[in-house]
Amino acid sequence: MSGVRAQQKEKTRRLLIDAALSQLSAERSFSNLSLREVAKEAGLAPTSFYRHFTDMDELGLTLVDEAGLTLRQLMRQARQRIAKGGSVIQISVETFMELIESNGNVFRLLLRERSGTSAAFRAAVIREIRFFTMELCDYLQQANALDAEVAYMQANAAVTIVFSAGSDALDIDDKDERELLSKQTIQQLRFIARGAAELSDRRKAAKKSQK
Amino acid sequence: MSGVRAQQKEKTRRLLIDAALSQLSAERSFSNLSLREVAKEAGLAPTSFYRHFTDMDELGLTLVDEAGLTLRQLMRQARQRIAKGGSVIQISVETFMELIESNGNVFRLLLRERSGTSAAFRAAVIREIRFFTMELCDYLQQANALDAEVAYMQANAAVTIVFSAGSDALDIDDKDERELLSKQTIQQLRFIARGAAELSDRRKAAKKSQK
DNA sequence: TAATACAGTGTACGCGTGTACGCTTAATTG
DNA sequence: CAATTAAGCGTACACGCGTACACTGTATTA
Repeated sequence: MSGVRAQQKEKTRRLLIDAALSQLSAERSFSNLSLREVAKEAGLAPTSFYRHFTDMDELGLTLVDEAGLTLRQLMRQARQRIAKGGSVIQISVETFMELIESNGNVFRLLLRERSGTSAAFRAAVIREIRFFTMELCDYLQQANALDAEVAYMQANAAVTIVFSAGSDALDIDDKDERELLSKQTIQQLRFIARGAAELSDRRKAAKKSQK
Repeated sequence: MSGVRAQQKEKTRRLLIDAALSQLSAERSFSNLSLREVAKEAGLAPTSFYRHFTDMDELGLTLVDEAGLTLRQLMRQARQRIAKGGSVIQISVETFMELIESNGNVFRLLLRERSGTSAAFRAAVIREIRFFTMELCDYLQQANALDAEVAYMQANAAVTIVFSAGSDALDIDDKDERELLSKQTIQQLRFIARGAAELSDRRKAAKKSQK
């Protein structure tokens, strides 16, 4: 039941996925990648593509799924590092920046398709980012004992800032400049954390005095 | 010297620009707009396009320029409203959201080309956004007497948050939901403002005690 | 072992693309 | 008024695209 055939099929499917992923770059987005190019890179005849995906769109959604997976791995890695002690914000930003350096194209895929022309893609990307945001939200709420709504707004703002910084980092070659960007990003996240903590406190005080 | 001919040429040039602009939408980005389509929409033969632009890229850069102009108009309008009194942050966000509702496609152009595949486009968009950020930075520095570096980080974070909210707003039809988004954005900007003010104060205190 | 299912191939088609080239026609120039 | 300039047009070309269709060879099934 393992199936030599099914195994082979899965293998070529991966070949297609990897081919698409490997063709992404600063000057090449998924949406201007053609079915023929991907098939060729994978070493297949164009028409063989259809044995695995009905559409380039279907392949694209698979790619977005994989990118979401990468995002979750990032989260896990950051958590592990944080457990060993140190500034939460600093470790998170540094971990994120490492991801961007090693997986630039995956990250680019998310950034581009988030504002792309396919509603399905946009929805898929937004879903992944929301998931990421929610996980951060839970963490903030627990770790800092924040008001739920405040925690959400902080998580949301933080993710926005970090993703934007990541996008900028993709266009920076100079190492010192990247470091500067990281430092600024960390500072910006601290702004947000400070403002959020304060609002949360004020809300708690208001609730108490009402009782 | 006014030139009936030159005037006519300028008119058709605008026809092309407007044609391109009018074809932009949620499901149509500039980069998947063809020269022929634009020419057709403008009521011209495909080859006539070349009398005005060497390239679709050249047209695109012109569009980005126009978008930058729109951004500057926005700034001016917000300033006027602020002068009449009210919460600076609230008025700014509301003004921005109005722009997005009336000029969604112009805004989409900026968002998309910022992470697009053409280095020239990316540079042009980043330039416009930086200009916008710097103007806000000057304002913050003056109005709130902030440390220069802190003002920059605040301006940068604020623009990031507002643009991201704008991007989200483009996908929201429901009016109540938009209002909620606006409120959250305002709150997030206040987080940042609070954090920035505090850091600026701390820096000033440090400088004084050194003297 | 014979029949079947199916991954992968090769050919062929119509379509939309960018653009080279020569033409027309009217404003500009001398 | 004659010569020139230049905006806009029409034709024509090669190209890459998605995909329909009929095929081959091999793992799976009965």
